[in-house]
Amino acid sequence: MAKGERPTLTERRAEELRAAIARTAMEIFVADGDTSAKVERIAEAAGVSPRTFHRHFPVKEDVVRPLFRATAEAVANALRDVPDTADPVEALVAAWTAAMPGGRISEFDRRFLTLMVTTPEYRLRWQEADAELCEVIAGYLDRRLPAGGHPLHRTLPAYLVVHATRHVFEHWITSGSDEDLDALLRDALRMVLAGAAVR
Amino acid sequence: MAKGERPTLTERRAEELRAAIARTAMEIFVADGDTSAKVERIAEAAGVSPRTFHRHFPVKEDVVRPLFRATAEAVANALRDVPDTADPVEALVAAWTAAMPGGRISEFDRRFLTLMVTTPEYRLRWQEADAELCEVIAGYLDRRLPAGGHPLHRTLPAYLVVHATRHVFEHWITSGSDEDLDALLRDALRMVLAGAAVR
DNA sequence: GCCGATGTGGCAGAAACTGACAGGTGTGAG
DNA sequence: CTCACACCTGTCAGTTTCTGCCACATCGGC
Repeated sequence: MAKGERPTLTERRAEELRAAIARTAMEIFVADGDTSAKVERIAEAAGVSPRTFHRHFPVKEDVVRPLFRATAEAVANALRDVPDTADPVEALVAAWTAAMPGGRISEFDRRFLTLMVTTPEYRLRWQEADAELCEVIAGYLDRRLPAGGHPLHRTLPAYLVVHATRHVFEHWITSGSDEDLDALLRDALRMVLAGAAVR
Repeated sequence: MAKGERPTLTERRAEELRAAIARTAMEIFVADGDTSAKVERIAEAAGVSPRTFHRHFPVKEDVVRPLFRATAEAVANALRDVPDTADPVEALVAAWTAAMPGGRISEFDRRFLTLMVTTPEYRLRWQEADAELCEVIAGYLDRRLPAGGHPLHRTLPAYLVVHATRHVFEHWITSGSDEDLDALLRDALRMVLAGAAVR
């Protein structure tokens, strides 16, 4: 196959396996209505041995990482294509909605995300994916912030943007998801970016 | 003993035991330079059986909760005594410094907190204590925010204040702690509260 | 077709937890 | 003061999560 690609063939295969196991776990979690399924069951449903499961996911809860990483990458990609002239708030909201298939969240996803929000160990994995997003957003905001100053002036706004988004999203998920998510996000992001000197 | 107190005698005793075990764990972690000590060792050092350890801390990492809960309560208490006329930024910074013994962080604490920041499972426990702080700060900000509006207008500023504080603090800890923490906090809080319509 | 590299499975075992039972301690009623 | 009761603790056995090790299969390059 192609030679110049960054990820090796083997690496990509491992990545696909991890994604498949993650999807299997997600389906089991949603079907059960909780996240208490044992490793043995998830591994068997995914067609691998428990030993292989733990080779790819040292800690059981790591199994959901590929899912969150995928959406974080989708947001990052959407943000990369935004022209510099766009309003930052609109750009960030658009990047978020672009990351959802069809611009909206399915009932299946809603159930899954509810489980993730209410289970601390899994919520942590979501936050870790958010942390990677922080760097991307920091890169985006760089073009719109006054240069120089303390390093925190660069990282803090990105950190706050990500956490404001997370807070709004968790509110939306746990409160029944019958509000206008985009409007809530716009509102929250405006608040954050008003405090930072984003132009 | 006194009768009208809220916590039962037994409950307070259990609380003290938990605090003692937590302190023991902290000392072991700092002495080792990592958090890999086994439950058996921590329990033995604290003079209890592993079974009792798990009775008070269902998950091993929960052992640090009493420590973070204590400082969160200290901040909450400091914030309760602040007059309504005080500048919110100064009040919050003062509450934070009041929570540290002597207004500054000891070398021992710095080493411990570094371990907590760099180990996701323990960092999560710290965040959980922060989450309780969110409610207290939301109560404080209530007096200074325009009434009414969406529930998020009440919870989001508090959430952002807590997370901005956490971001600054983690930067300060991991970057060597040789900067002026109060000044960094002031700067970050001003940014957050400027975005929210805090008066 | 062969060979080295790498991923996988099975097995044994360590470590983190849990349920059940027995023993000790203190508290309050009589 | 004594007894009964509630509660906490320790012991023990068992489950679940996770790891080291080795043998085997598979894949990619020669």
